Amino acid sequence: MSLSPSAQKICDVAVKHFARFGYDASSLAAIAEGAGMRKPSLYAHFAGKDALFLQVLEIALDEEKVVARTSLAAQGGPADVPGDGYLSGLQERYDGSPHFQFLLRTVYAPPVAMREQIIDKYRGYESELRSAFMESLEPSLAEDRANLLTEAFLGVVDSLQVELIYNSPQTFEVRRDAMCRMLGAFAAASAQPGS
Amino acid sequence: MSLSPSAQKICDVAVKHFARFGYDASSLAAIAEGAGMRKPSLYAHFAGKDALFLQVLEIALDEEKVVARTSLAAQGGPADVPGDGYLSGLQERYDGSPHFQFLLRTVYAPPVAMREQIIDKYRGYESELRSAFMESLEPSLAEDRANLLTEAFLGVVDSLQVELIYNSPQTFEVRRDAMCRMLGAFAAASAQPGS
Amino acid sequence: MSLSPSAQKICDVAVKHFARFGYDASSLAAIAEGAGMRKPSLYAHFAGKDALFLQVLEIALDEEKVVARTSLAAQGGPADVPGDGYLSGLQERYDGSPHFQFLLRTVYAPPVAMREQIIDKYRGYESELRSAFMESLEPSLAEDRANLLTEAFLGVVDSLQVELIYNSPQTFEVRRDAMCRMLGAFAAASAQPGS
Amino acid sequence: MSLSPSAQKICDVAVKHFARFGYDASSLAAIAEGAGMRKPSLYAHFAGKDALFLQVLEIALDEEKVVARTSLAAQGGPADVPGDGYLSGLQERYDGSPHFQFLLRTVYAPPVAMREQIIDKYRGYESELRSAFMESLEPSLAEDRANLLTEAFLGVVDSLQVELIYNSPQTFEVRRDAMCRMLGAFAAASAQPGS
DNA sequence: CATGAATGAGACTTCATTCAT
DNA sequence: AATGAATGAAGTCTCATTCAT
Repeated sequence: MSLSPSAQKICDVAVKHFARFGYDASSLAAIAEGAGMRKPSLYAHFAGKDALFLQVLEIALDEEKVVARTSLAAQGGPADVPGDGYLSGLQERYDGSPHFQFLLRTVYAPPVAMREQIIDKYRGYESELRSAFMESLEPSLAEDRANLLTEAFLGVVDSLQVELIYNSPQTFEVRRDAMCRMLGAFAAASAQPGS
Repeated sequence: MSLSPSAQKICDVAVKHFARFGYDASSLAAIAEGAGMRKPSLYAHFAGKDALFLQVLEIALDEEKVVARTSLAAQGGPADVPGDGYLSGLQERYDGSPHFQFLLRTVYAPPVAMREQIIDKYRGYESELRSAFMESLEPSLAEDRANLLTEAFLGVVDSLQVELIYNSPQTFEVRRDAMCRMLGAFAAASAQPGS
Repeated sequence: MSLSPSAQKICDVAVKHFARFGYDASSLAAIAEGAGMRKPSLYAHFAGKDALFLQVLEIALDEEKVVARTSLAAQGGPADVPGDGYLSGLQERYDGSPHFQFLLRTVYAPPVAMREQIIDKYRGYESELRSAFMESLEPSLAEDRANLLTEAFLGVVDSLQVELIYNSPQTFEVRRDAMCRMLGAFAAASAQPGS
Repeated sequence: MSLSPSAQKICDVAVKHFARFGYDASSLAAIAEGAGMRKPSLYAHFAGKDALFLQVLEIALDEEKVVARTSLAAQGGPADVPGDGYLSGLQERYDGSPHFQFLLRTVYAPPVAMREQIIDKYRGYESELRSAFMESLEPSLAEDRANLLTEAFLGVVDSLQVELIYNSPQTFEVRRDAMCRMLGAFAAASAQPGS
């Protein structure tokens, strides 16, 4: 379950390469060099490039699940915008976490041979995100309302994650503001019984 | 400006390869074969892999701009959800257009050497989408309201485009429904003077 | 015998390429471009790369023969150093004549497939140089003395030509001075009957 | 500093190819085959074609420096012709040493991208040759005389080296004889105080 | 656990050349 | 006389992978 120090080091380097260049344009030679060893030494720790990639994916997903749960549970009082804690931290998280960058690139452009595998794993993460969000909602909310709101929230998340990739922090902030207002309004309306 | 038949054929094949495998995993040999010629013949039409890629990008962006303008202008009567014509056609469009698939993959995971170039070009497209949407809004809408609504609309677009990539049509429909409802509600609220 | 204007232009460009890059590293595409046409157009004027090369060689040799004859015949009065007119003009000639540069490179490093052919042709030039020099000598000089002096002169020529290739004009001048002094002394000694 | 057996083998094969065909017409495939391995294996030993070439150049220069020093120091008694030991061995050396052949071809027709680098290195060799020659001269010789004689000697060397490339051993012998006589006479005259 | 050496496969690209137009 | 298109051959180089040490 737990990785040796060398394997850890390799993963740390690999995640950055995969995040920046993608699977195909990342070379094991470069990763090995970054990890302070030669190419063949990688094979003492991983069965091959695919295995390394999947290992990194596992790590990134685990980390992201924790982050999602934590940020969504952190809401103390009643927030105007549900999930705001998560949404507001996205930019900072993206900038600081190669794992998150890796995850986004990997989901949006998976290496074709592992596509199904990757998307399946990502669905697990999304499902985690979904439950964490639902648990943060008022229990009084009707189920169909809650489902709809959750779906909208996940859409907002996707929208902002994409924004992270190809826009500047300033542009992101504008977009985030708009999306959060819309989501907040939607949540408020959902809370009212008659609508 | 206009391409020779051979160059056209090459682009047609290339866009599918780039859309499916990405830049790095697409091989000129495979593209040449698909176009019914040998590898070196490509160089009679394009300076290299990069030039071919950028040409394909240009074509895809041009096509997409037309689609965006057309779908957004098509609204006859007053729609409950602004931009609904565009949003509702997304799945069908994605399934039928390699150019659209190519565009999304390219923006979300650009080859690192052309990243800036690609994103710049994409911004031109987004800006086109933005104006087309704004022109479809009621002229009576206050400017700041219109801006906010537009920003939200673009977010919804991003959100749904991402969904196209890694989810099934069924799941997409659920998400689209949720996002459209939320957007519709936001638009309705924006139309009311006091809020 | 005489070349069409286009063929002339091609040769003019080709000689510079061959002189600078050598046969193998010169590309017909580059030569064609320099001549203001496309690659296949060259074949309307020359059977192929080899034929073009040999044509250029012919031109260069013809030109060089004239130069040799002229410089060696130009001696008005009795010079201290035989052939001095030729030797003193070498640097200037080298700098100004792509044909001369081409000739030296071609003789010292001929493309292996045409080696014999090239060297044979060059021998013709050397023989021309030889007779021109001998004719410039005092007729009173004994034949064996004249032969020896001529051989030495040709050696000096080779020595200075090499110097042109890999040394600066300053260094060349030093070398030329030394060689000319030596040759002059040798000539003076040869003129004395008893030695 | 010292090369592995495989790297040695590669250099041994490469020097012959480079000497015979020149840099551009030598193919790594042929060199690899000659060394008993496949093309990509070369890259385990050299960074690329250029690096291999420069390594071979280094080896050739080292070897040649030793030869020069040795032949020039070998003179026991007072020779009529200074440096005669070196000059007389040239033909034999040329025939037997691919490194020497390589060196001459490389200096006379360097690949244009490495021209400066190559010529610089060659100057180091020439300078070695120069000092070795000067040390072999009578210490009583005046400095300016010694310098002049040395310059003439280097010229003679150049002249004979060129002869090696494009002439037969018979022709070489004639040329060598003439040059040595001239040099010998020049040396004798230099030794006399009044001149 | 690490690596030097080797390799089959395949990448992009350039080349000289041909041919129909 | 010129050229756009096409191509077989070959170029250098990178890749992920294996194996003996």
